[in-house]
Parts: sequence; structure tokens; C-alpha cells
Amino acid sequence: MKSSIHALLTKALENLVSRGVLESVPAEETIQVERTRDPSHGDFASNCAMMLCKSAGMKPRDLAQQIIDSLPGSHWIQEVSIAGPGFINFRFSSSAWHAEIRRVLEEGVSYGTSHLGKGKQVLVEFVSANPTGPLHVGHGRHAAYGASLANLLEAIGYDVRREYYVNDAGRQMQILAVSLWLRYLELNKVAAALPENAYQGEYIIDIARDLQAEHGDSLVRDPSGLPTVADAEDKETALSDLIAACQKLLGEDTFRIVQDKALDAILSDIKDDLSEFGVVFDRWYSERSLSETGAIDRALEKLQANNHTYIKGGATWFRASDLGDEKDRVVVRDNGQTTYFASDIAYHLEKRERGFDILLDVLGADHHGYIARVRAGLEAMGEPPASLEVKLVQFVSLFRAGKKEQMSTRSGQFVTLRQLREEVGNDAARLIYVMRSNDQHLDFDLELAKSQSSDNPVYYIQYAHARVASVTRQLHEKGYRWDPESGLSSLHALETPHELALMKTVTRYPEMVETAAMNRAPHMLVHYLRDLANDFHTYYNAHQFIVEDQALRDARISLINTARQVIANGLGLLGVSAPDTM
RNA sequence: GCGCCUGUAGCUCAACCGGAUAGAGCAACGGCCUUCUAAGCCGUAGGUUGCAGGUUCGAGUCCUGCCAGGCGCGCCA
Repeated sequence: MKSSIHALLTKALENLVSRGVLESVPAEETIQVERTRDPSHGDFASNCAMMLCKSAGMKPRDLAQQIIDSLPGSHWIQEVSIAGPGFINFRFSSSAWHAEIRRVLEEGVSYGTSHLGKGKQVLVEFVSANPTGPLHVGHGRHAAYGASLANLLEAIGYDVRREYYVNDAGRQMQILAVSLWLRYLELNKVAAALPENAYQGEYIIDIARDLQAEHGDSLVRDPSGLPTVADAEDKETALSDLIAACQKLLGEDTFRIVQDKALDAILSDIKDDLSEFGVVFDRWYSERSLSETGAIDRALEKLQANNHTYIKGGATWFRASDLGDEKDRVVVRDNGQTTYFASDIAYHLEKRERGFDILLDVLGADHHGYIARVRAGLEAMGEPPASLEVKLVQFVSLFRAGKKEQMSTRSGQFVTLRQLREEVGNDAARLIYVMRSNDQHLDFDLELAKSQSSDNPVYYIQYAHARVASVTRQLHEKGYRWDPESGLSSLHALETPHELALMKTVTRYPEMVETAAMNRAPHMLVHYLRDLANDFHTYYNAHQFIVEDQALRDARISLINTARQVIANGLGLLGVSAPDTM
């Protein structure tokens, strides 16, 4: 509906250009059309006269009048007027609303989808948590946000792929391997201290048990010669020494067996967890594979070929500061190993090589330092830096009975995503996670999420859906049958304020999907669905749907079914179920 | 010290690239179940949008400077 006004305005402006009133038709995005907040202003408003008055050398209201005079006729438009400083207000005829309501029922599950993003490929990378332990509640927010965002982008026509970058290389994996092996020694009654800065979590013991079942005591070695971490001044360095000593003691192949055991166990747990949460990925991209496939070498060669590197102190540096980063970055250490950053830009280069137009990364707020350097990397490799789009997700604080819970992965003290899901349910978790803007800290209150009350928006929205289903059941019990065609041709019978309001909210859905997707803001959809549910509940309380008059009954049932359809579609994009009974 | 995010009703938050009178929920108070699910609805009350300037027809939104909170600034990943 919005786009039809947009089209009318564009036509009018073209007419004015041909008559010499305006110099040129402005760019598409400068012609803004918005829903009005106040119904007395009509249904839609445009500020284009105010935007263009300066270049036209006219007063805004005079230009607005000229634009109105140049509008092509349309039987959808009932009234056009000038208001305030120069707004052009449009009011749709009831037949226009009825046509849109018909569309909802005809298009069904695909109502709200569009082709805005057609032909563009987007790679949404999200979660990408280190596979060193189970996902916790913070990762859950990334999962819910990324999945909803990907769904939204898909709904407006983008070709979307979802990817999880698996950090299966590097120091954290080595610490994990050592932690597992020490736990395994424990199970084999060999005394060995687990350093406090190793992974302490209970889940490591479970994996150690598996390792023992598979390998018996064949991986046991005498740990007495290993360095201790506990008394060391610098515990991180001491831990590195311990890693090196373990690698030597076990041998590279055996160490790898232990490490891969930990990786496989944890990764498969993460996969199960996410899949149960309704979050699926097209690909789990191994960091390790980047060096194996030569992607890192390709990236480094590109940097060198474009003269963006230099050698200092035996290391290879990338001149990131030339391209907007705050300092230069090491890509190859003096010991010849490439850095995590080298993998990172190689991964992003590889995404571009696969043909993605938009590289959309969902990252934790603590990663904001990456943006400048990865963009610099892309630019240095000859890729457009703007192709990288980063959405930062702020932290989640978990509250139980008004008390904040502390979390730390290494110490093993955290609430896992799985525990959260079991406690509050997938639906409540998915919705509450995306209810707030991504750059807003989220206070996740467990008691609130569990409460089956109006505090809890998920129930409120689902309840609206269930009520429509319930009305349909009642309808059949009373021996009636809903005739959609009769309902749609009787929509003129719906003229109470509640009915008109619901009609307008329902038909706002396609615009909402578009806005939420373009703003990368699933929370806008949540707020919309709450509004819609509110309009429905209000209507439900004010009027009886199952009435004697067949035309009126069919019209009302048709209308509430469009609300049901839109709620189902919207919740679907958010990964939340739309139950028929509650 | 530098950088990113945040600051809106008692609390948790909205406000669609700057739009018309800043909106919801919770909490508080008062009403609505012999009628399709009361997990609901209606009403009342609640604001100098952290502070001070600036930009313009118009600023919660943009710019500058302060104040407060969170996070980040490794040849870690």
C-alpha cells in the first residue's frame, strides 16, 4: 500500500519536472512515505514537499499543492490534503483496504514476502562461539538474533546463507585438549593438577569418560615431569609451557586425537543445542580449513602484491593504519605462524570469492575492534570494505529472582543455553532474546520468562493466535461454516473503529517486514506483533464474531483470520511457534 | 588516554535513513467473566528524552563539549 503511494508521488514529480516546476526527479529514497501516527492525518503521509521546496524555490505548502494537482487519479485514494508545515496526507478508500485484506488470505504463508533484495547474496555469519564448551545464554541471543535476521532478509528476497565459523585452531583448542587429557588422567587414577586457568567445566569430565571408553588407558603418560602452573608468576605463560610439554610427551598425533575428541564432542553438542533451538546453519566453516585450502596464503599474497605489508622484528605486518584502523597488525608472527587476524581476513576474502555481496557478521559487543581492521583487510585485498556489515550484539545479564547471575566460560560457572531452554522453553527464549534492539544490553529475567502472565509478550501474542483458532472451533461446534469468499465480499460491513484499526494493523505487516529487515532489527517485528495482538484482543472483547447474520459473521471471521495469518507468519520469522490451543 | 555502545515515565524498553501532540508493558489505583479461552479488555495517573550549546521550517534522533554506565584497545583466539 505504501509502495502504491510512492508510485503516485513519483508520477506527480515527473509531471512537475516536465512542466519545469522542478529540475529533476529526486532519488528514490528521498521520497519518503510513512504511516501516520494520528488517524486524523489520514493513512499515509509524505514530507517530500518540505524536502524539495528549497531546490524548487517555493514555499512547502505551495509545492505540496502543485504535487497534489499533478497526482494521477486513483480509485484507491479517497482523499489527499495538505497539513501542518507541508505534509501531504493520503487517505485510502475502504475498497483499498478490502483489497489488501483479500491479499492476506490469498497469499497466506507468503503474505509479507517481497523481492526487494532479489539477486543479492548475503552471508549471515553468527554465533561462531569457540568450541571449547557448551553454549551459554549470551550465545543464545546471538543465535536468536542471527536466525531471525536471516529469516527477515530471506523474506524480502535476498539469497541468504547461514554460517558458523568454527575456531578449531589455535591456543584455546590446545588449552581444551590439555584440560581434557588431565581429566582423563584423573579418571585413570593418575594424579595431575588441573590449572585454574584451564577449562574447569564438568562437561570435560564427561568427554574424558568417553575418551577412556574409546582408548582405555592407552593415552596415559607419566605427568610427573610436566611444569606446574599453580606457583607460576605468569600463569598464562606457564599454561603455554604446559601445553608445549604435553604435546611433546604425547606426540603430535596423540595430542591431536585428544584435541579432536574434545572438538568433536563439544561441536556436536553445540549443533544439537542450536538445532533444537530452531537455529540451523548451511555450513560450519572450519578455521583450520583456511590454511589447508590455501586461503590464508592467498590472502597474504594479495596483501603483499598490493604492497600493504612490511617486515619488522621478524614478523610480517599489515599496514592497517593506512586504511582506517588505529594501528598496524601482525599477520605472520616471528615464529612463522599466521595470526588469528590472518585467518579472519582470509575467511572474509573467501566469502567474497564465493560471490556474496553482503558479508553480514553478527558479533559480540566486545569484538567491535575487529570491524576497522577486517574492513581494512578487505580493502587492501581489493574488495569493497562496505561489503562487510557488522551487527554487534550487546551482552545478556541473567536475573534470577532479581539477582544477577555471574558467568565465566573457563571457570565453568555459567548457565547454558540448554538449561535456559529447558527452564523457560524455546518460544519464550527466542522471543525475549530478540525483543530488545541488538545494541541494547539485555536483562533476561528467568522468572518473568517463565511466568504465564501478561508480563510475558510471547504468551500475549500466541494467545491471540490461539483465540482465533478457538473461535474457528466454536464456529464448527455451533454448526456454522466460514465462507471466505462471502466474508471478503462483505468486508464493507466492518466499520467499527476496532475493525478498521485491526484491518490497518494487519495490512501494515509487509512494510514491517521490510523495515525490520532493512534496519536489521527483528525487535521491530516483535513490537509490531504485540500491537497487532493488542488490536485483536481489543476487538475480541468488544464484539462477538459468531453472530446470526451470515455476511457479517463471515466478514468478521475473515478479518480475524488475516490477523491469525500475519501472527503466524511473523512468529515464524522469529522462530516462535503459533499454537492453536494454549 | 583513545575507540565502540548506552542514557527516554518509579522499573524494563519503543519511537522505521530528522517529522505533526514522545508511545507500550510492568508496578499503582478504579472498573469488566450466565455470551467465541479473564494467559484477556477498558479507564486513571505517570516526562525539562543525562547536562550545556549548535545545525534548520522541524531534533529523543545530526554536530561539539561535558557527566554517568558497559565493553574494547596483544606477535591471545
